[in-house]
Amino acid sequence: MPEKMMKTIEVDEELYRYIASNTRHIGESASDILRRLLKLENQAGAAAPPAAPAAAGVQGEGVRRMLDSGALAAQDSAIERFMTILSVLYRENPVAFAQASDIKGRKRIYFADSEAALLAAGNTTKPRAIEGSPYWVITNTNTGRKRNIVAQLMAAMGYAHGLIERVSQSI
Amino acid sequence: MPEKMMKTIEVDEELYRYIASNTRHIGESASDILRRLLKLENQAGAAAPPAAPAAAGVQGEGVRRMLDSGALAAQDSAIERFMTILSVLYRENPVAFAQASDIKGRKRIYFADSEAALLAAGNTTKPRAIEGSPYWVITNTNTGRKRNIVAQLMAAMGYAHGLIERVSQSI
DNA sequence: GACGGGATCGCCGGGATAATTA
DNA sequence: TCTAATTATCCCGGCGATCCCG
Repeated sequence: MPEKMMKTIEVDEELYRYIASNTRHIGESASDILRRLLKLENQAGAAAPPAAPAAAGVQGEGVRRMLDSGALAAQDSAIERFMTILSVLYRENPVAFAQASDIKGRKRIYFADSEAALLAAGNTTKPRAIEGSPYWVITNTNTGRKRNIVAQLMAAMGYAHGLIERVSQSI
Repeated sequence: MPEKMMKTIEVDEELYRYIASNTRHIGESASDILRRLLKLENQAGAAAPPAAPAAAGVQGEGVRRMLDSGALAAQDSAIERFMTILSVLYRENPVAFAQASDIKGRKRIYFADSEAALLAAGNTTKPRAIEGSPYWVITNTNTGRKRNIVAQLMAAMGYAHGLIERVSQSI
């Protein structure tokens, strides 16, 4: 099999050992291991040019179910819909969520693992805990910004544009 | 400072770009980024990863890496790209940078080792500190001038024309 | 810190363009 | 005066959080 184009990076010894210790099977490359640990879609072989539809299909299952179930429409405030969406997003992919949640505004940070952290980064941010997760979000925003935050988050988590659009518009 | 013991691993191009795109601050090493993404405790001394002092002849290595890593494309404003470039240029060759940094306009001076000096030489120059260096730059300029400043600086530092062109166009 | 939701409006950063100077 | 280079005002879009309303 022709080699994929590889790049060289340097990692410290401890990290190197950590990666090595996560080998699943003999011959697994550092790249493969990292992809698994980072939850990046294992873009199979060098072959398939079109983006992974399978991955996109899986990632989004829970979100689509939420949309279709009418659960969102049942909520009667933007905040509730916002919180529900975040909760579903977290549960669908905690690792991606964790990595994506460092989005922030000019002064405020939008997500944190404690109420205090959000309170400290702005005035009257009205933090709320995201159900079923260790995270908190800022809540003192207009609806436009709530849509925006969800859109940013989903984009960083790797969701398809169409789905992002549907979800943020449903707030 | 003695270098930490480093190991080299190979990652595929996409993963490489993914890692680069998760840079939090300029100069963050691949190791640091991976540790953060993998949620490994950051061991002490992660703060300042000094770039390898470019020996004569290799001038441009760090700059090329910046270009190829996609780190610039990840920034979303001309100012950020401008600041990143300056930071990399400084680290690649502090001495040459120091000598080259006396370029100036008709009234304003473009670089200085203090905010006050820049403020004193013009109105509303909006100085910013260049990360990882003792220098400050003027920031209240249009994009054309930012390109210009970088081009002048790089020329004075002795970079090849082709590279200067690539870098300034990438702002 | 205790009413909650969130629209409205004030502020700020980015940087194009108008103004100025050589 | 006309042009080219440089300055820095000022507009625009985005963000914050006060404050009004149900």
